[in-house]
Amino acid sequence: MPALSKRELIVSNALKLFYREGFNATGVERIIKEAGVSKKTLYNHFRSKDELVLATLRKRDELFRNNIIRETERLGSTPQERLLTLFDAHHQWFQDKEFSGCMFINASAEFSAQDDPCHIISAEHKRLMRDYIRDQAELSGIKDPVLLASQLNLLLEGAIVDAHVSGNKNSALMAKEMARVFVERS
Amino acid sequence: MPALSKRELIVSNALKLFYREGFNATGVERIIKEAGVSKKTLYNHFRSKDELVLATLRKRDELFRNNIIRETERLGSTPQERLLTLFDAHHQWFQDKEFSGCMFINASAEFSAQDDPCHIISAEHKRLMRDYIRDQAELSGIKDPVLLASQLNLLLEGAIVDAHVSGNKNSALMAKEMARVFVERS
DNA sequence: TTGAATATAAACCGATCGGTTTACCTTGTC
DNA sequence: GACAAGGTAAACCGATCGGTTTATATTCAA
Repeated sequence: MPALSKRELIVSNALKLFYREGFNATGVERIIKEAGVSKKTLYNHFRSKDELVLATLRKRDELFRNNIIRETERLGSTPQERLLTLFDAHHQWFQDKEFSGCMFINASAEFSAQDDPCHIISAEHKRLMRDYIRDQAELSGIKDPVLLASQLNLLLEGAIVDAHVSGNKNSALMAKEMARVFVERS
Repeated sequence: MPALSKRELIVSNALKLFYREGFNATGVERIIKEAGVSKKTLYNHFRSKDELVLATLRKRDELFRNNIIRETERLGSTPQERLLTLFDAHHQWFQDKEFSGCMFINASAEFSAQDDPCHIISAEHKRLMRDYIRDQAELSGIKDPVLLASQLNLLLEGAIVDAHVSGNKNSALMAKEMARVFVERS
């Protein structure tokens, strides 16, 4: 009945806080206060904070990929164009005043073990992003779509890190020009 | 008099734990236990945990740049070669079983605010790495050393993230081949 | 209208957090 | 032999951690 179910209310507030403040630095008390929900309700929906973190990362993956792909395809109408407008979409993201880097890179920093469920979800997100690039490369008739996808993905990762750590808000534009070199020779 | 002063003992153990487990996830109790010193001693040398974190990051910057530059220059004897052997040195780093990504990217994830002292030190570290590349590019007689340094740096960042998040331990080799394109056209 | 489901606020749990204090014990120097 | 510096272990501090319990209120369907 409610516009947002209690569960969605919890996840959306956890998303905001985990992204802004980090996972270990954000307590459940803070989340329920922000969401306007009782602790009992949180633990009715999630067995533990760990499980909430996982649900939050899954939600972020869904929202982020939807947004970035929508914007990429709005800016570029053909698969070839989209290989480059993907960088423009990232550029827009970097201009957001709430930008705090890639949530999955951040999660991998806090949950460093390769077999940590949070780390696994992060690797999965990166794989799905690479898959999108590969699909567009394939549609473009490029010889080795998997290679190009790996190359463009690496450029995107570099741009994200440069934008967040060094505050270089134009990193995506430089990465785009670098990407052009590899797209054109493919 | 001791081989390692108490201060060095604390910092070196904090370094290991912060890198492996994260900053917020590592308590001071754990650090003093591992270092075999009393809590009083830690707080004689550092005003707070925050200050210890900063000292640890400064130490990491010193150790990391020394190591990576030494290895880069061992593998390449000319500035031109070193623009590429820098990637080989990173490749070796990624093979280390203790590899947990870049400590400064990790720090920026946990201390996300651009004006956080830990974030500032991380940005400074990245600037110093870029400066090293620029110097080698300059010595190579390359037209725009600052541009090339930004490009190669972005490739390195991407390789680091790909190696850590996705577990792609060969990312530095692909980044090296990408770097070659930009070095050769410079 | 009754009962089950779901919500709430708040007390409570043991553990850990960063940090301080106390009291004692080495150590090297004058 | 005295003394200050710097070390130790451990008790202690208030706050917060993730998580449970209790007692009460609201909602909704049979």
